This record gives sequence, structure tokens and C-alpha cells, in this order.
Amino acid sequence: MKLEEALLARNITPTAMRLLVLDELSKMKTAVSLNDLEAAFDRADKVTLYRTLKTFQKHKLVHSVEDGTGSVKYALCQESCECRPEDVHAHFHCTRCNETFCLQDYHVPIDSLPRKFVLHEMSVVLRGLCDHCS
Amino acid sequence: MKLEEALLARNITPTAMRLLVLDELSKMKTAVSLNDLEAAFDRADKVTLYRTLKTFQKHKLVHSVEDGTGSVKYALCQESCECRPEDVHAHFHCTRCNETFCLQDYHVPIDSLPRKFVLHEMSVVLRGLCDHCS
DNA sequence: ATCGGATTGCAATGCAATTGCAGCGCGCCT
DNA sequence: AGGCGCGCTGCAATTGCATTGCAATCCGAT
Repeated sequence: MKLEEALLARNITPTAMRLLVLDELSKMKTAVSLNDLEAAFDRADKVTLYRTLKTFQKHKLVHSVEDGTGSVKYALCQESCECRPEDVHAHFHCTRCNETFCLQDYHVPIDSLPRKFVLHEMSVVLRGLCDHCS
Repeated sequence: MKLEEALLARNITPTAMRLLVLDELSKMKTAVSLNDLEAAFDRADKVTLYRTLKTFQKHKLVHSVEDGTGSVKYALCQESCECRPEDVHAHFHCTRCNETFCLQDYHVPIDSLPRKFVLHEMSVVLRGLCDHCS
């Protein structure tokens, strides 16, 4: 099955829980918070979901965004993603509907860092109104 | 006095506390957290410092960064700053010394947002090693 | 069948941000 | 000069999210 393959491809041992979480995430159109994810399940322990996301993140299956709402949001990575700075896309947080979107093809040019600064990761968050709310 | 003028220019009524905070901030070379600021004073209430920063921020005397450490950092705005997206500069968080720098002249081009998305603010955080730590 | 490491669930903790309330100071009005 | 009101300050307490410890459970390998 496709979901299981995705886990294996990232060296994550597939468990029932993880498959369910991955399934949910793949249905999500926006980046979701831990609470959002919990709400998508009838009964699932929040900490387990938390750790599942952490595992996914460690293996680069999902990436996280701090969109300024105080709670971290998570979204699936693209298949080719290695979460290197050049892989990073921007995120857009709508201050009206409170959704956070992955702007997959909004990449940020990385040039002219000050001398001797070494870049490992980057995060770009835009805020405003999304297409539905503007 | 110069500090007092700065407050007045931003329509902030100058108080002893605020002058002290502004003085401290102007000495800081990096963006600082509430805890950092508190540590710079012998005895000052954290909540007062918190509210002072909030006031400064509302009046665009300081801007804030969420650098991913979990605690918000604050730094003085440039004189001309209105905190509009085009005023925004990037921030660099060194994962080794844990300092967060304002990259005053690292601006981010804002082009090609998806249709009907309206941009109000933006935040760009780079992570890696600073010049001292690399 | 058994063993051991990984996974899950539940309880509890840590920490930063935020709010409520009381006291205080300072300017303003009479 | 006295009194009022508003904003500022300090202290106590609460909220909410992230994170950890521990016990129970599952699953694959021997």
C-alpha cells in the first residue's frame, strides 16, 4: 500500500497509528496543529500523536512551521524533500480563517549572508488574508 | 535627551521604566528575550518589562522575532521602520551561541504570491552558525 | 513460546505568555 | 491646596502548549 511505502521509504517502521496519522495528514490541505490532528480522530492520545509527528519530522516526512499562533503546525513534505534550506518553501498564515498554507513554489533566494555565517535551516512565514478571506 | 525623544516620536509617554528599558535595548547588539532583558536589571518586575515591550511593539519602536527557541526575542526598530512587509529584514539565530541577530539589510523580495492572497506581515528566520561560532 | 526493544497511553511537569487586581504617581480641574 | 481620574507598575495566579517519566502493550526476531 502507498502509505506504508511512504513510511518505509523514510525508514519509519509502519504501525497502525502511524498509518492512520499519515492518512489524515495526506488529506489535509493546510498545515495542521497537534490539536487539529487530535480533533480528526475520535479517540487517540495527544502525546502519541505528538510523538508520531516528532518521529515523522525526524525522518523528514513532515516539516513544521511556527506560524506565530503559538502552536506549531505540521505538514507533509514533498517526496523529494530533504528539508535543506534550498528545499524550504514559505508558509502563509491567514489571520482571518487561521489556516496555514504551504506555498510549495515560493522559495526564498539565499544570497549575501554576512561573512562567515553558515546557514543550516530557514523559515519564512507570511501573514495576511488568504484567497477565501480577502 | 535622545531616549526621551525616541519615545515621544513614537507617541509613547516616557516613564522612568521605559527610558531604562529603551536604554538597555539600545545597548543590545542582538535581539533579546524577556528573560535576557530581565537579567539586565537588578530588580524589575518581569510583567512590567513584558508590558513595556508590548507597548513599544504596538508603537513600532521594537519588533519581535520568534526564532524557534520558544521564547520571543525583541529588538529596536530602525528609525524609519513602520514594520510594513517591505521594511522587514531577516533574522539569524545561531544554534550554538543562541544569539539572534538582525540582518538589517537582508530584505526578502515579495513577488508572486498566489492570486488574491493579501500580505500584511512577514517573518524570515535563518538558523545556523554565526561568524563567531562557525 | 519467549525475550527485548519500540510504541502507546496516562499522569504530571516545565515554561513562556498573558490576565486580574490593587496600589501608586502624576497631571488636571475646581 | 485638595480631590479625581487615568495610566503605569508590581504581585499573584492562570492559561496553554510542549515535553518527559513510567507502566502497559505490541511486534518481530530468536
